[in-house]
Amino acid sequence: MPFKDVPSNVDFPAQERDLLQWWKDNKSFEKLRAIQKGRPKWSFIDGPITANNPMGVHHAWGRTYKDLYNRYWFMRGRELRYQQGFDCQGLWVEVEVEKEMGFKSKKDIEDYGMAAFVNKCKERVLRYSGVQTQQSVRLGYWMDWNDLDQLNWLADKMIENPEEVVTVEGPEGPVTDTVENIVGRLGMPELGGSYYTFSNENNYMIWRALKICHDNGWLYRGADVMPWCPRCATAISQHEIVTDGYAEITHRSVTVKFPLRDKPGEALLVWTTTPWTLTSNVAAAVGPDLDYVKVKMMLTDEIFYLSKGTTHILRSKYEALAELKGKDMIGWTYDGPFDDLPAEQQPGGRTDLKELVKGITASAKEAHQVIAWDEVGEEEGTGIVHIAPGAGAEDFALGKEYNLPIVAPLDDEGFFVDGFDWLTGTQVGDSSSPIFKNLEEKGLLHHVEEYTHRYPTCWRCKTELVFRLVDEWFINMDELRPLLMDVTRQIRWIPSFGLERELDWLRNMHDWMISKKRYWGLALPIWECDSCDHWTVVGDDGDLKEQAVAGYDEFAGHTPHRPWIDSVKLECEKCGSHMTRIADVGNPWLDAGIVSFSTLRYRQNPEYWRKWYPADWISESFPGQFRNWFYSMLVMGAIIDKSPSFMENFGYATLWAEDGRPMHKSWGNSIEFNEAADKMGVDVMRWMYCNHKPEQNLLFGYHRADEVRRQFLIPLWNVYKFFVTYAKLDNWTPDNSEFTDKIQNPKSKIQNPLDRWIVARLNEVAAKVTKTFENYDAYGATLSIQVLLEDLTNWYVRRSRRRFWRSEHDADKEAAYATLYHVLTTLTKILAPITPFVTEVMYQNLVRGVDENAPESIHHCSWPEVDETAIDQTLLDQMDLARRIASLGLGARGSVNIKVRQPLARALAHVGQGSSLTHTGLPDDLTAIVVDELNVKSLEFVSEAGELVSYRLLPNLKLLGPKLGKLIPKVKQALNTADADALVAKIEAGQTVTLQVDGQDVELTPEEMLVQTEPAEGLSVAADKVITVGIDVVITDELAAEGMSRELVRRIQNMRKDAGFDISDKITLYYQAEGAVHRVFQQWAGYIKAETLAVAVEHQLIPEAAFQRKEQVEGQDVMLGVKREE
RNA sequence: GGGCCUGUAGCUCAGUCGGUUAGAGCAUCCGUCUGAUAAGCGGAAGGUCAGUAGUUCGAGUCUACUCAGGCCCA
Repeated sequence: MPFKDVPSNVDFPAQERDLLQWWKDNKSFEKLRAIQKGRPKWSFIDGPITANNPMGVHHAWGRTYKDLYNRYWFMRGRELRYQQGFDCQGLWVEVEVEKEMGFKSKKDIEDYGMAAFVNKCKERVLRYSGVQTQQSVRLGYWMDWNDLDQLNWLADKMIENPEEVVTVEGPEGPVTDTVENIVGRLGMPELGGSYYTFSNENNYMIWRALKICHDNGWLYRGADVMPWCPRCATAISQHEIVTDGYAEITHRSVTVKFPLRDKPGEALLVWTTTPWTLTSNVAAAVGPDLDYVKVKMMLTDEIFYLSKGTTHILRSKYEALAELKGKDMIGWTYDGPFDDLPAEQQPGGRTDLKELVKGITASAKEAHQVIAWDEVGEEEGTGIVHIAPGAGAEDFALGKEYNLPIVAPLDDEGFFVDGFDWLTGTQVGDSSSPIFKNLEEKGLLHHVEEYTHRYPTCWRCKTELVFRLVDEWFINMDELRPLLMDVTRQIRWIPSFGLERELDWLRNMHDWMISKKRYWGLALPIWECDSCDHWTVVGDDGDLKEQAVAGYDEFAGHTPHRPWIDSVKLECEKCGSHMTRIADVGNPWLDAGIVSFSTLRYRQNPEYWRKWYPADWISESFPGQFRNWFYSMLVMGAIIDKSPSFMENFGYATLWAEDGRPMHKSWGNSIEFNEAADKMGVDVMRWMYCNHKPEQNLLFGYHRADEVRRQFLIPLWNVYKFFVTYAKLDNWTPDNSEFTDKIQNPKSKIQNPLDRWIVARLNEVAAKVTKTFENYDAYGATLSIQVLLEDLTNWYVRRSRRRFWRSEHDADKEAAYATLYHVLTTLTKILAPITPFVTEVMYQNLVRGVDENAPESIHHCSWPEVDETAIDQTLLDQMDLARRIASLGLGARGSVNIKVRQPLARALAHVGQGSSLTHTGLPDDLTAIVVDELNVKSLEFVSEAGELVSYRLLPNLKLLGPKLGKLIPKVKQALNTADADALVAKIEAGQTVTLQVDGQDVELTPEEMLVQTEPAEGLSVAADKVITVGIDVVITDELAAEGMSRELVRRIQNMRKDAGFDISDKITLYYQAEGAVHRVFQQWAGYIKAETLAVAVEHQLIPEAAFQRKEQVEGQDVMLGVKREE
């Protein structure tokens, strides 16, 4: 079977789309899974991708790595799981559904109905998991993907009638259940496909983990002042706020007077950016060692206290009366700005969390005093900080320390609660102006000014956060911390600084707040007693059924989500009353962290779990993930198994636009995945992702894509096309009598040095790529493959072209075909994990198309085995030398502007000492290549290069440095001034040299000196560090004639082409010219005829039937004609 | 304030164990080849290796500090 024609202009994206269809039709992926059954495992766990929006090009970066190493380890003979997953639960989905539905608050959700809302959330996840599935498939990510139509069908049904009983096809047969339950079982063995973190198993497995926490006493309910989003009406955890949650915002800040109770006419000056917190003031804090001043305002006679470094805020003339330390002020009492409000007058303060103020009898008003706080500084404000333990995180901690009452002013949607008189019912965002007005009326306002600062906002809806006292559920991290750090050290982090980053996070992390007062998410399995303060944790679905005393029937048949789960009641073991589930849902990183247990069937199939746990390798973009997914994976592994849940972690940086900025739709530098795939093609994208240091930010864009296409994809395609074009002409096919998909070295048949060289290079690179892939260094792989490709196109094929052109079949031509075929088929296999599409096209034509016994897809092949014996280091060095001489020679020609077509007499080369090439020399066959490349009659190596160049001597520092030390500079100078020719003569003779340095004799062996050469007059010379090449630039008449013959051949070849002749057509050649041109036609007739396939050369008037053209050669007019022989 | 990363040509990046003249690609300019041809090749120009100090015979490379950018944590 011959090869198929290769088009020269390929629409790569279209070709990729055709291949996707072909893979699908041929069930290529399913066949791959069958091939790998029973092999040793390589366990990869894919982190869940949030199924909430289409996938971006940054996701495609990570997915390229994942697919690459999956393919690589398959080729290396491993068994893989091929399950990826979707992150499904949490506020991010809720927010998008709210937007879609036009909801503004939690009340809108409750009016709509929680069950309907939760089903909408499920629908959205199913919908977008479909979109991302389609996109991932387009990227070439081979995974056990769900059927797209089925996902959309389930999404529709989820809204139409989730309780409808349906039957779907699973890998082990049909499965019948309600739509809701089918959705809840997605990713389970009986259904296959991607895992979904909303699955029943994922949720119940978290229950199990939380039960373990509870059994160990790590789970607790805590009160704290947390960042809170009044729109979402929920606390925002530390994980969520640190990166995504800050914005530059301008607020009106206020400086307020706190009149001192024992010092009439004197007041503290206090500054805040959050005026609403003044309503809940309890204390004022000063830095005990900070310097303060007592000042008298000249205009008003008012007396203020503030820190010495902040007096610039006073704005009018003042007189300093005294200086004092902060500690001198401690214990002073003052009148708060809102002591008239009932909340400030209640004993213990105003909070629903009564247990927090147990034993505190003072009201806020009674408690007002100056306290010490080391953190008080002078960078902003007045050096006196107002403390509201109900409205600030640090304030709360200080309040605890000083046993202060707590005034918590806001409800969950940010409205002032009862007890705030005229403010009650006001939204916090609308409270500044009335507060300023009130302060003004009371004479307490000093001044208001605009202040811009980084202020936390909600990472989903951008609403400004407030700090609110809440009770939430936490996992205590103190006991787990040492175990987590130990586990972290057992993991190989790539890049290695990942270890330090993770440890840094572990050292600094707070207790993990896992609760959220929302609707869509993990139902926290915590039930609390309706009458007493007892609470308990349910360990999974079995426990639930066993312990339920009421409401289970309402729940049965539903997934463990709100609202259905909320109807289940337990019995309190303390007092016998009913227990009700807390309303909170879980932190979504619990969902993501549990997957090394839930997806590996920890509960149902411990054998299976033990086989695949821990993951050999995981990978995500590292900004963020050290505190998110990596962290939650570590925590779950530590809680459940006290072990690392993954052994190697490969992290990569952030994707930015080509202009070096983050991608933003509004900046116009954003590129969507689908658009990129359509325009640049995913092989190009994948190469671009891999050809990059992963720990550095990747600049992604069309210019880079064009570069990749030009530098990599098109050259690869051109070599492939070149091979197929000639193989077809010659009817050449590979000998596949004993097909194996392993590397086949045709070296026994090979004599030609070019063939031996490219095979050596191929094996060298294959060895390197094997190693770099093992180390997850795709970048290193692309670097060496790129060089191999350049070697192949710019040297091997270029130098071998005439071997393929020859009309006769001989052993050398056969060797050329066998070699190039071997290189191409092996190279495609090495490349297949990176660029799975173009390599499949090449494989189908080159291998599968001519051999039915070959694996059906390149992605079913084994990884090429390297033949170390083929890596002939001497030959590699020699070819390196030959290429450098050729390159320098071309440079030398170029510097005197003599075109390569003009033959010259000779090239002279000298190789300096001290290089690995010094003793290499060139065998005749390589010399012949250089001679041809340079178009010279001979290449001579000169050892006595004195006439070609002058010498310069340098000390060999590597040897002499340790021996001579500080003497080196003087030795250098001595060598410089010595008679170089004489010293070189001694060195060449292998004799030691004695130098007078600093009044003493220094003996130097030949090895201890380096001889360098500098170009001399008379020749065109080019040199690099070790090689000097001189070209004899004299053009004799004879050489000029030969040059002209080549010029004529070139013109005639162009005419053949323009006339539309076939490469193999024979012609009659006509010319009209006299003088030099005529003489050349006569003298070089044989050469010209051979090159142009002319059967005759006629010096005559050109017949009309011939294709003819007037040319200018060396200033002379020439009429040329070519006529095809029939 | 602490931790981690980065800083090399106009741009994007290499640079091995510290070694003599710091390399690629893109862009620019000059030249050139051509039956892989909407491609290819050669050359030139372009550098205070962020800065300062140190270690060393010798520093882009090692150390300390400073500056700038990024990420993370207070």
